[in-house]
Amino acid sequence: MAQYSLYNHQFVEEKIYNYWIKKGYFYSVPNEKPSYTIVIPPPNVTGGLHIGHLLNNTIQDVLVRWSRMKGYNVCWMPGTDHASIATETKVISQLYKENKTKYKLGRDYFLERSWEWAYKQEYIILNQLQKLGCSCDWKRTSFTLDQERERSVTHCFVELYRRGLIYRDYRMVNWDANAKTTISNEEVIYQEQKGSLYYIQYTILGIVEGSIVVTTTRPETILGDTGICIHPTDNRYTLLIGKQVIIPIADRIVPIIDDEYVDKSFGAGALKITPSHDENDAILASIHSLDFIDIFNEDGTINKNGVHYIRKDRFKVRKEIVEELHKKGLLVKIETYSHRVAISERTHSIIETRRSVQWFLKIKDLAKPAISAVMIGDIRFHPKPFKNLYLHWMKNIQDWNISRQLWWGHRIPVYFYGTHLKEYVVAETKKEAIELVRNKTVSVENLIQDEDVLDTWFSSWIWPISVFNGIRIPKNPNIQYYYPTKDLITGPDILFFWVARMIMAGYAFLKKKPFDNVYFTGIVRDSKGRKMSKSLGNSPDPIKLIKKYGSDGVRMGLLLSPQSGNDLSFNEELCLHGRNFTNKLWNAFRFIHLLKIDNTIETPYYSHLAIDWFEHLLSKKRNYIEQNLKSYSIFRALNNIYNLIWHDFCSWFLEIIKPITDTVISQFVLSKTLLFFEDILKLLHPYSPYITEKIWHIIRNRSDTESLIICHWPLLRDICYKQIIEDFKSAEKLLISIRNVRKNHGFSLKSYSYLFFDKQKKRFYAVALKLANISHIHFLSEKPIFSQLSFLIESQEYFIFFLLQKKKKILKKEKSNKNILNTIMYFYQ
RNA sequence: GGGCGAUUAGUUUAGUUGGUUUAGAACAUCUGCUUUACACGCAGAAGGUCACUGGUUCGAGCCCGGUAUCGCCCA
Repeated sequence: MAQYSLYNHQFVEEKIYNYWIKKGYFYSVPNEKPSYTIVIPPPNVTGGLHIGHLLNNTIQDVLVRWSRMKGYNVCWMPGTDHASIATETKVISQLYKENKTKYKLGRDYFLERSWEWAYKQEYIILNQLQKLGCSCDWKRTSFTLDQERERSVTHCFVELYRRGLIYRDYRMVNWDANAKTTISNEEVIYQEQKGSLYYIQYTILGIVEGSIVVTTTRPETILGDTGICIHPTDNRYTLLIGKQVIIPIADRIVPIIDDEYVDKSFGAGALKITPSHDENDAILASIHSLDFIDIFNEDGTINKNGVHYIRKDRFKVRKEIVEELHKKGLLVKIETYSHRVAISERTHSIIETRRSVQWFLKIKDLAKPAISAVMIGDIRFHPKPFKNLYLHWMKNIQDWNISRQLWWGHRIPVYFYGTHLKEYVVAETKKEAIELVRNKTVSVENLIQDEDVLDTWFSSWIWPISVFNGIRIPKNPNIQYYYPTKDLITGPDILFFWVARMIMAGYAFLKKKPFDNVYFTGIVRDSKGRKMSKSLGNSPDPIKLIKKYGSDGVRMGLLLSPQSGNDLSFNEELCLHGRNFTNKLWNAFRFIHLLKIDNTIETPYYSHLAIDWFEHLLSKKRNYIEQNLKSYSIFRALNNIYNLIWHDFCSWFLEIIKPITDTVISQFVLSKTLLFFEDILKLLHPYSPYITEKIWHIIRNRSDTESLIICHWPLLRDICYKQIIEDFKSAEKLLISIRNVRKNHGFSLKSYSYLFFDKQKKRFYAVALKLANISHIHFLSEKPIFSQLSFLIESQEYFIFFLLQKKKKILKKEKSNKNILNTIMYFYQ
């Protein structure tokens, strides 16, 4: 027997999962039932899943399984994301180890390598999701770069272009010199770094020995300076307005202008203007009509405008220019200065602000319906505070730079027939492009597709639509049945990248919201409070965890922490608790399974009471749990289930009905117990699917149509009388007090036969007596006159006698054993 | 610099519009138990000036003002 007392998930989980798959419980086709749809936030194919994904997907599976049991036609759409820049970075570094570069290999072979990578990672990710127990409709698996999605993205671009929302323009962009691409504002992270503040002297033309000192953190950018700016009310400099200065090294003559933008108190109070490499400088330059001079190549080296620094790296140039300025006596002083440096989230290289030609999406009009949908509560955020954050961002939204200078991704469907900025056509295929060009009397041979690809988010923003092929065929039966989806479960860190944009896409293409609710999970942190990340290496391997604790254990562990919407601080011990819980349930099952019916046995009174009590408690807790799940209190619902099972069912109910000497029990008690247990399995199933399904099939023979996964969620019942539950609590209190007296005075539970007094009889006393092993109870009208062990519950005094196996210390306290026996005999009469 | 959110036992936290709450859990801790489902367990215990500070109120963890610390987002 002992070897069965430990539940072994390894014998169960894989078989159960295969059973579910074989029976097709996960698959969905449109029918007359109401739909419940979730699209997965597609994990990046950059690598395997981390704990954050486990949390996110467990929550999705809980909602999905719950909804399936509630009778919805459930469809959970799985898939993965090609993650343009992140994957390209991975493949490049893989090639680097082989001493290759993408430029050497060429576009086609590079893409082949990328696909190889993506397929491999996709396989790993989907396998991990399956191990976790996710009940996705695997027949509908998509990839953001597969053929269908590719066509949708292209169609989407062309459509928006035709609506006049896509344009090409010069813009200040964040340039990642390592990846040689622009990245969005959202992909830039800022780090506080110690740097230097340089004071550089510029010679003024027309004034003998006249000069002005300018402050900068980036002396190398003087090569691109096209002006000097001072504050109009700065008395030190007002006479210089309109004069000209010579830029050191570059030897260019530029004007001194004035603008209130300048902070008089910062540094020397004079600002050099490098319009091509600073957002604010660019604004000043356009107001004051200054030139734009770009000084960088794509890879962060200095370009042809850099005099004798051409082709040198930007950081090396900084050092050398400082030296040169020093030699020329133009470097006045250097101060240490700490400032925030922009860094690429993907490659960690320092971002260069650059002016370049990019594709943009006009977003203000697209944002309007997306703002009002959230404002009026048509789309709800959980927890609520994210609503304000969203609205604030959406109201200040900027046009979206959607082009990326990468190869891995959706190639921009733009075909150039000339070198001029406007000489292009936009078409879904080259064939269509050729048609369009024919009308322009230019040569078809010179038609060249844009080398760049689209931002990854430009494919994922239509994900809830494109997975149902609703971009190209908006009236197809799938999109009409499954869209809008019900819930989106995601992390708050991609609220702007993804959630906001999906909402805009929903209204832009289908004039409908993409989902009703957005549930933001907490960010998973380690015990030191650091975000789980691959670069820190602090995220455990999901497969190892599942192997060790079981999928049920890991799922429980992730959701057992009593948090709700805040960050989750994870440590492996949580999974241990999860595993212990599954073991507890397993043993409750073993115990029930052990019981045998004996029709000659009468149901004891205490068992009647226990059944009565548990019936009401179950009904009450079931309603709580339903409420919790409805309000997305996923963690709290589990907490209620956990306590219902461990505390109420195992520690109280089973202990009460447990036969005293044997394993035989009345039919009534066993059948009631089984019914309760089945309800418990149902309530737990969304959280802990494997073990519940396993037990479900052992306790009764079930057909394929009776599996737990598709069985009906316990119905709301209206039989919750508070008084019964309250009364039971007082019996609990009584029992705890008796147990304390026993413990404090050294009477083990085995020492049977005791007496116990009370003023009046109360419901559930029989329960307390059974569990405390009290053999007799007497009711007094007055306090006994003798000295005895006693305790107090809510001003009610209780007296207790222990007859046999008294320990020595008690004997010393009492006058004599005989005395007590006499006293007890008195009450027996 | 602007905005948002926090701060409750050792830890993670609940506390639903101010009143059945002596602030509730879970884990960790301590004590006692091998009691026939479970030591991955059972039974008990201890642990909180609800960050600090003023105010509103008959009554404040909850409402208001200030202080401190932390986190996130945006410049």
